[in-house]
Amino acid sequence: MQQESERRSNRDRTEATRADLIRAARKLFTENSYAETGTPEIVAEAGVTRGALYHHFADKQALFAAVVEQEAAAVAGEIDHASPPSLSARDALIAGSDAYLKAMRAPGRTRLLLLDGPAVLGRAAMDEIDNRHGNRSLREGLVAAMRAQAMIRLPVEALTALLAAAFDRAALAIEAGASGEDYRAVLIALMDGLSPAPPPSKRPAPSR
Amino acid sequence: MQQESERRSNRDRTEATRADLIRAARKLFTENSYAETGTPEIVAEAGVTRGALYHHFADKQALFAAVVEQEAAAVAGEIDHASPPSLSARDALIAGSDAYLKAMRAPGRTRLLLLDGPAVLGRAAMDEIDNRHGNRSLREGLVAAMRAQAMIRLPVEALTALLAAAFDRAALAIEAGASGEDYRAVLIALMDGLSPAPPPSKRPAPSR
DNA sequence: TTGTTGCATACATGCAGCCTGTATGTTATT
DNA sequence: AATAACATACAGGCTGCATGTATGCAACAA
Repeated sequence: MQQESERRSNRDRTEATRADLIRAARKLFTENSYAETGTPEIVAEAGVTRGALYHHFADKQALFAAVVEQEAAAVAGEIDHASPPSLSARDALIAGSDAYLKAMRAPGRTRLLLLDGPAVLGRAAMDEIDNRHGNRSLREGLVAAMRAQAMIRLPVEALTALLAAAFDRAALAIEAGASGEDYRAVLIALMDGLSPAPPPSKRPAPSR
Repeated sequence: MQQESERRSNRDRTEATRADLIRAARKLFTENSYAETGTPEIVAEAGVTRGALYHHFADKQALFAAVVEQEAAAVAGEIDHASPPSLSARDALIAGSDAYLKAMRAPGRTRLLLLDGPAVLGRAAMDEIDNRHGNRSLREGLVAAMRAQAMIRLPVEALTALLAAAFDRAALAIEAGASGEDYRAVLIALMDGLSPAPPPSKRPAPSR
C-alpha cells in the first residue's frame, strides 16, 4: 500500500519546506547569532537536510535575508495595526513609536534586525527592506505632520532615516536594560522639537 | 657572530608584533569585512604566523576588538581636535558633528565601527568603547548646552545615545551616496529643536 | 665582569574538528 | 519520460589548540 496522506503537490512541498526552514532559522538566529548558527543546526531543527536548504536558497545569507524580510514585515504590521489614521499627526507618530518599541521587545528581534541584519546584508540592503516595511509608515507620518503644519519642512528621506536610527538605538538600549521611560521621553522631545516655532521668536531654520 | 640589529628586548618584540597585527587587521577589516577576512590573510599581511596571532590575542574577535578600540580613539581624537572649548555650546556641537562626519569618511571606518563592530562585539561592548571615546565629547557638549540654558533638560544618557545613533546613521548614509547637506541640516534641526522654545504659556526664554 | 644555568616569553608548525558550498545520486511529482 | 525536490558525499578553507623551538632574561657563580 502506498502512504495516502503523503501525496502533496510540488508547490505545497516547496512552500512547506521553505516555511519550515525559515521558521527554524528564525528560531536559531534569534536565540543565537547569525555567525554562531550553522546550517547543520538549522536543517536539523527544520527536519530536512542541507540538500533541501541549498535547493531553495542560494546560500546561508539568502536564507537569512528571507528571515529578516519576514520579521521586518511582522514589525511593520504591528505598527500599522497600532496607529490608525484617525489620530492627529503627533499622536500617530507617538503611537507608532510605542508600537515599534513594543514590537522590538520580541526576543532576539533587535539582534536579528539591528545588529546582524546590517552587518550581514549591508546597510543598503537593510535600507531597502526597511523602506518597504517599517520606515514606510514613519515617513508617511512625517510627511503628514509636515503637511498639517505640525512639523517644519526638512528633507524627508534624511529625517526618516535619522529618526529611524534613533528608534533603533532606543530599542537596543531598552533591551539592554535602560529606562524605557527616559528613551521614550527623549524620542518624543526630538520629534516635538521639530514643530514650527511660534511667531514671536523667529528661529533660524536651515534655509536653502 | 650574532647580528646586532636583530637583538630586541621582549617588550619591543611584543609591541612591534602587536602593532603589525593590528595594522594588518585594520587594513583588511576595512578593505573587506570581518567575516570575509581570515586569520591566514591577516598574518600574511603582517609578516608573521598564526602562532604569533594566537599568542598575543585570545582569538580573532579579540584582535578585532583591539582594532575597533584604536579606530574609535582615532575618531575621538579628530573630534576633540576640531571643537575647542572656546566655542559656544551650539557651535561646539555643530563643529563636533562636522568633525565626526568628516572622520567617518575614512574608507571602511563605517563598516568597522558601525556595522561589524556592533554585530561582532555586541552593542553593549560597543557602547562601552564609545562611551570612553566618541560619545564622551558629545555627552559633555550636551551637558554644557543644558547648563548654559541652551537646551532643555533631558536624560543625558538617553539623549547622548540617540543623537549618537543619528550621527552614525548619517555617516552611513553619506558614505552610501546620500546628500551630506540634507543629513547635516536634519541633524542640526534635531539639536536646535531641543533649545528651550518659548511656548505661549511657559517659562521666559533666555535671550541670546 | 663575565659566564653559566634555569625558566619564561615569543613565536612556528602541525593537527583536529567544523562549516560552507557544490556535485552527484535518488525519489517523488507532472 | 522529464523535471522538480530532495538526500548524500565530497572538497576546500578556516579556527583554535597543542606541541615544538628559539630567544630573552634574571640570578647566581667564578
